Amino acid sequence: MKWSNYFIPTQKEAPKEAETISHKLMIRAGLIDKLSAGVYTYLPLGLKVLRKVENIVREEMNNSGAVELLMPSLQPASLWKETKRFDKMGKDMITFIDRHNREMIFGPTHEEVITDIVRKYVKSWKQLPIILYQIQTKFRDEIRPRFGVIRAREFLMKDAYSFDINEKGLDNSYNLMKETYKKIFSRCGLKFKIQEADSGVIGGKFSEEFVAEGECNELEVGHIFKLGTEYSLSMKAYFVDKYGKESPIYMGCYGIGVSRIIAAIIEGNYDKNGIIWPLSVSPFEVVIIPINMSDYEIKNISEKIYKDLIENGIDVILDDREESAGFKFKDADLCGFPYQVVIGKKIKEKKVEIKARSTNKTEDINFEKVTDYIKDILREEKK
RNA sequence: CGGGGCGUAGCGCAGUCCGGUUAAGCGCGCUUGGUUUGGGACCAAGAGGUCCUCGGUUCAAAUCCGAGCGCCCCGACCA
Repeated sequence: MKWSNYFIPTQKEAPKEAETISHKLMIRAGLIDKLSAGVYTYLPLGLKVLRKVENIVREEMNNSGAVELLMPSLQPASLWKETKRFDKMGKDMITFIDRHNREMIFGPTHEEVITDIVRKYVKSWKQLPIILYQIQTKFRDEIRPRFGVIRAREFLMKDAYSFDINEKGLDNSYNLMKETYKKIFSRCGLKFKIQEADSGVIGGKFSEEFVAEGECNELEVGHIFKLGTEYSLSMKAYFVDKYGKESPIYMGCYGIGVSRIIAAIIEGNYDKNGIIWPLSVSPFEVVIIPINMSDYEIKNISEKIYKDLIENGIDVILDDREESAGFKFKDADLCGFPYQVVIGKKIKEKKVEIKARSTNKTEDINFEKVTDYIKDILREEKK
């Protein structure tokens, strides 16, 4: 990607409404734009990070044996009345009356919908256990949206639901998800702790939350629940066991705030100059900075290195703007790309400089060896 | 929903207390031309405003009064 063709509206100053570091940096680095309280656009760079996080979540969920599906955001209120949660959720739900005078809601979570699916199609112990999940936008009319995307009214969530024949099976599914979550958060470069939590309006017997470490006390990046038979009883989701007896399905549910992960990563990975992305979720792995675009040699070699890196499958952005060197350095640091390839005067000695964002260490290397060098360090880091 | 703060150019702000010629200002950003290019360059010229909205007071309102809307922070609440 060439910077001049892309869309990264960086800002020197953050709007005053942003107070937490992740919120400020997400706006300054051109990741998000606020439309309304708790409602954000993901700008191209932000979307790229979101997709990378999403894919890590998807990969690890799939590895665990969970199966992806996609449920609707629009749901009939009637479903929520079956479980008595329509009143329990109350004003946290965004509701409306459709033209046929039916009460509808924008899904804040999907226990009701998934249980409806399972009660329709799962009839026998032979179909269990199963874990179904989706990555989808949730809507919650938060009492008080805050801290940018950390508490938003519309946000991307991965929600998974497990179905088992008994409590022991539920424990297995629960522990499987717990281990999967550890892998996901580690791959995202997050430091976290797991603590027992209140189950709140989701209900169930037992829950634990994954809390990311950072300056901002954000209420958590993941939460796992043992629901038991609460929903299966109220919604009549039964299966027939091997003795021919009908029993309620044991359920668990497991949420990850995908968009919240991004803020959590930033809270734990930044310095005075901006974001320091872990390689696994960085919007680009490498940024190429030609110091002077009107110098033909610098320009040509930058283009050459750029093409070379692309051909080798490296996610690279070329800062081909007619801006001063300092300006480009500031933007590169702010946006937090892990590696900067700086092409300047040293090109006369066939050398370019490679800087690691996280350590600030630089190394001069022959411009023809850049691709191999980058490939080596990326491979090393991805281990 | 209780408490606090804010709303003036894309962003950050001054001006509001004490109404009037500071007849709407500054920094950054933006446009054009030129010179630059290793840490948010310099010179010159320029563009950009329903001063949140509506109503009231007044000879006169960004400024005073009333209502509303929006945004942020603390709390309660929550995944």
